[in-house]
Amino acid sequence: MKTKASAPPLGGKRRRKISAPKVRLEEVAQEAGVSAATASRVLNNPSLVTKDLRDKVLKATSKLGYVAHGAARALASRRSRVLGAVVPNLSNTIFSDMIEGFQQRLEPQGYTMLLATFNYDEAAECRSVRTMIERGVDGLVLVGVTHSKELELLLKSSGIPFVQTWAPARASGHPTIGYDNATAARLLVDHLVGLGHRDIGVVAGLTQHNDRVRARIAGLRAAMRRHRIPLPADRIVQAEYRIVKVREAFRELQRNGELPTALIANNDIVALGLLLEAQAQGIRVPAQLSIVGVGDLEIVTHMKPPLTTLRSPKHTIGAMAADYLLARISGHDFAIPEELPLELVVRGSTAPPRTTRRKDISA
Amino acid sequence: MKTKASAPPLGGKRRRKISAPKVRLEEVAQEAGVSAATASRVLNNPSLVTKDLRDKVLKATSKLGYVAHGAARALASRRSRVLGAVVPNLSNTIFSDMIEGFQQRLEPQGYTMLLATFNYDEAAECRSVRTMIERGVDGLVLVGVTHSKELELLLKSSGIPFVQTWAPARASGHPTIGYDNATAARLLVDHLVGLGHRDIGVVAGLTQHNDRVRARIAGLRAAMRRHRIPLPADRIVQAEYRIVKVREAFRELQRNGELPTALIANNDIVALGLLLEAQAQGIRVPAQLSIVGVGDLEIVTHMKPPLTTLRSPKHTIGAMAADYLLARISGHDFAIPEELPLELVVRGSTAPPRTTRRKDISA
DNA sequence: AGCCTCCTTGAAAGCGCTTTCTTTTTGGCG
DNA sequence: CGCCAAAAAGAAAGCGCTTTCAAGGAGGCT
Repeated sequence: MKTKASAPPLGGKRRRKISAPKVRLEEVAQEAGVSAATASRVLNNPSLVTKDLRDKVLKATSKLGYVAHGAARALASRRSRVLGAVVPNLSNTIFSDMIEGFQQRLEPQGYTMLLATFNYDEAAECRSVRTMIERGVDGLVLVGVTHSKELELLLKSSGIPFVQTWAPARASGHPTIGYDNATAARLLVDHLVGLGHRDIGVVAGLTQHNDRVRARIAGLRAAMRRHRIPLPADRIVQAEYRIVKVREAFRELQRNGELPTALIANNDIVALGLLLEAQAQGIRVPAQLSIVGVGDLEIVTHMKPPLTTLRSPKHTIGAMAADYLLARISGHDFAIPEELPLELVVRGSTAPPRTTRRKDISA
Repeated sequence: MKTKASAPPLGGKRRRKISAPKVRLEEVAQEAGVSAATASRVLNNPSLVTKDLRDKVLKATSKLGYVAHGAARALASRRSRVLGAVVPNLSNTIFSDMIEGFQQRLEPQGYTMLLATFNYDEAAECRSVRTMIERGVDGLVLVGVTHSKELELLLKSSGIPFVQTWAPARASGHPTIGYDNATAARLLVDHLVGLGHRDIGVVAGLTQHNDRVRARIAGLRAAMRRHRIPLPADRIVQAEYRIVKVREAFRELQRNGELPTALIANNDIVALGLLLEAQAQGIRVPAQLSIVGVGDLEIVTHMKPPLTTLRSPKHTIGAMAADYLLARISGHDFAIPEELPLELVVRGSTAPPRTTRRKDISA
């Protein structure tokens, strides 16, 4: 179990200060023949310094390979140039895509991202936010609009700018970026009902600690009501976002009575699971069963049949959250759209229900 | 270009200094009736303080809702309690899983993760690392063992502890955590050859800027050579990790001559694409074509047929990288295993080749 | 010309902590 | 009991930068 014993003679423990001689701003200033104040200005607010000195400082900077000391800088300037993101996980592509969008906006501005995942554990989420605040993030992006009391307190008392995501602006008194799950639900239901479906089932995610799933179910209920179609409780089942679990949910639905003619999945992974289970049972999609998902994962376009799905602005949500935060920090205004656009992509997994052998099939 | 004009009345633009009154350590100390030094010790090295005072300080801390100021702390102590991770992207689950593993080890230690993605753009990678160093990360995890000259210089001159991933320890003079792509290749080839395949094709990732893919191809070559089976250049095609691209690659392979009896995919997404394209063309898997992937994504177990794949320690690589860095920072020893274990999971996508109508079919 | 204002630059005061370095306490023993 | 070492607490010196604040210069006006 030894490692890098590299040490010379005796029982040398561990030492690590051999690191290259750090260059401080003052040395750069000296090299350039100016004061530290001027050097600092060149780095942070170049317009305050004449081109002449500016060039000298810049040259000295690169000559000495100067790398600013973030902590000192943050301490003195009261901003860290770091933004935090706290999401449930990264396995679900809605979050990893969003995070990529977020990060991509940060990089060109010289900002960096602190990231934490909390696996839908409120306490962990709170701890993460707390740590980020300690680290002095200049802003924070969170998922959802409902948080634990403790977290809200933390946020309020720290006064740190933050933005919520995955809900429409109106869903919260605080800036929020996302789409409306009621809209999503309406799009899906209208499509299915338009096709002639009257018996629709829902395979949702776990509602616990997840306001998006709850909002979606509520939206689905409302949309169905508008069409005067019942959505009995036994037509709604919950499933973790794992194929095995989804397949179980499918069977649960079957146990609850005859299978609906159409199934609305909480997202494409769920939809995929449903499709796979249906096919395993020899149920033909869409002939006997229509399936819709949300997310438009690349793979669903390649399934047989390709899945009808709702394309959601995953990447945009992250990018816009970054833009908002960056604007807010620098004191600019930023208008958050009431809700981000959603696009229904109709493909092969939806069709009129099999029992529909009447005129409306012509529609 | 005005700022903080602090005046409330008119055209209220944006103002943000309403934030709660920040509590400093000194105030906590005062509240507890001790010196700031003692308060600091309670927070960082409690054993140096008598239980009596310790309790007082702790009580004051929570009473005042004290939150440490990370930058000040980092400046004074020369450690930030932040670790950086720089990966190509998060869409590929090997990286998002790894990052989750990394982060999960950090959290309980009070460490936080700075994350950046660079989309296989060396310059961007270098910039990210640089920013992280500026931010004062205590350690860094990188992907792969080959880096641009500039990045290597940066790493060396900053003297910051870092660990590489996705390659066996021996692949670099620097600590590296991962498995050996040669081993992976051998496992895959042995399985296929054992089944009787002699004509094997490879659908690799883009080799450009990706030493893992290159190592895998080299490993595949070596493994085939050991079995004295040729692997001509036209049996190897590259594809981006997107189903459409993979399907194109499949067709490219067909254009290069008759399809091999078995295909080795660089990962499960690629394998999935191959399976999908084969099925679209009516080619039966595994009867006419065997397919193997790497990664063991959840979905591949649910395909028809379920894919044979190589399970790779995605999560472990991240977790171990964190453990290593944490150990290194605190001066402990940490033995990095020469290579992490790989497990071949044989499922339904591999079978003896169709042409094998001889005794060896009994094997 | 003289005075005043605006623009540059430098000097120096911290930012909020940690960590020597001291001083004070405690306690073990002769 | 008293002495000395060790433990505990405090004082104060920074950590490396940014940012007032003040000073010096260059113009602009009367």
